Amino acid sequence: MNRSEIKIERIITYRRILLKLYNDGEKNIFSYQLANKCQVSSAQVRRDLMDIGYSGSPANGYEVQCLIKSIAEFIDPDKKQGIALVGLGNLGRAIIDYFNGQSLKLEIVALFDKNPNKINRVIAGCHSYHINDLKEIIIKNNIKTAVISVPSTDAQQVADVLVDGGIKGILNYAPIILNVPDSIYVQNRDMITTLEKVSYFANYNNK
Amino acid sequence: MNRSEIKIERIITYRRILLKLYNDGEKNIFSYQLANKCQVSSAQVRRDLMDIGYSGSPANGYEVQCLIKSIAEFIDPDKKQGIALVGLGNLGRAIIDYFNGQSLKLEIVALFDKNPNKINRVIAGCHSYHINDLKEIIIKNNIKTAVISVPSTDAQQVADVLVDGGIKGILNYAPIILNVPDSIYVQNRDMITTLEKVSYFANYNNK
DNA sequence: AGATGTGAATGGGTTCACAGCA
DNA sequence: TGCTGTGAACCCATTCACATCT
Repeated sequence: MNRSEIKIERIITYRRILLKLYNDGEKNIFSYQLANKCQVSSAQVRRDLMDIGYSGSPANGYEVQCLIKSIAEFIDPDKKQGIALVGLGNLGRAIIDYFNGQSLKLEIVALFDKNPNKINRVIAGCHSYHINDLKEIIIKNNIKTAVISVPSTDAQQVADVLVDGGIKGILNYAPIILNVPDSIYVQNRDMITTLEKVSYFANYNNK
Repeated sequence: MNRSEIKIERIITYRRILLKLYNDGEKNIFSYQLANKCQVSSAQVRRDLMDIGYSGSPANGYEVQCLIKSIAEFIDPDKKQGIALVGLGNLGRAIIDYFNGQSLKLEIVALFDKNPNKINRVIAGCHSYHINDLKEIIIKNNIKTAVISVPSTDAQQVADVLVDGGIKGILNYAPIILNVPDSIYVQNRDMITTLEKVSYFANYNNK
């Protein structure tokens, strides 16, 4: 079974849309309807849902609730997963506010900064620690996923400690390519690259 | 010539790394060295550079300065481009701080919010307006690229005004799929989807 | 009639492998 | 010798197209 990044991302998107539909009281949906909402082809939706092992019916399409459950079985970890966030600037705070409470199985549970004014506080229900305690705390809490929202000058150093502490996945907002072992999954999301790309296509597609 | 999203993103990354090398006084670089720093294959680097029309030499590899210039010719707009940012929460402020001053041809030049306390101010050298003035100002300043960092409840409405005002590219941080015409380039970067994906691969790659 | 599920065809991005060059 | 440049091969994601089902 294919678990490419791009497919996983689509499936996560399907779920978010399905949850919205479920809350609106929708019971069933056809592949082309879900496809429209996600801006992919209906064949793509059918193929993806086939891969996760859920079957609809030609008459009624897919049952929203069952499909959500199948996606959860395919995607979600068995138990709740804690996430560490390093860097409590505007970006770090934004991420906590956006994220916590939005995902059933995932939660940011520990915050880190090097600024003494930002440690030993509670932000959005979450405790902040000095970055010197990073390794100890992620080990103690068995944290496998981390967000880096520190300036790029500090990012590699933070990554080294995270890897040392057993982290397996990193969401990196600093505009550098982190040097980590191949076994660590890294998703780079720096805003400079992204905005340059958007600007490029904004101009290029229209000349 | 191929200008796929993924290639453009790589080329933008090459440039950022080359600029760093240039500042460090490096004159030349081989494809495999650049490849290592970007975590792609050397064949990929050579293919990408071939496509932008820059040639190196087998003896000395690529000249850093010339290559930066060639990339600029391939990627950059002819003149400076202004960018609008809508939504002045923590995320919006983080984006301004991260971005402005980092890109030669791009600059966030106008900020928008609906909260009266946040308008008519100057943040990082940039004026903030009420969102009611959004359309007028992007038209007057010929702005083609925008960032949406408002709550998801407001995002579609903002997108509609942006499209109405002639925007061609949108960087969307709200966790919804925007409904806009096909001719508009949209890059979705919501943190919930991203973090769910990172967590998935953190767990899945290691069991 | 109008969906789903899926083998097969398609398309396009990446890598291979090697000629050419300093 | 060891690199670049590149046609060709490869690989994998997407789409096609249609048998199947209700």
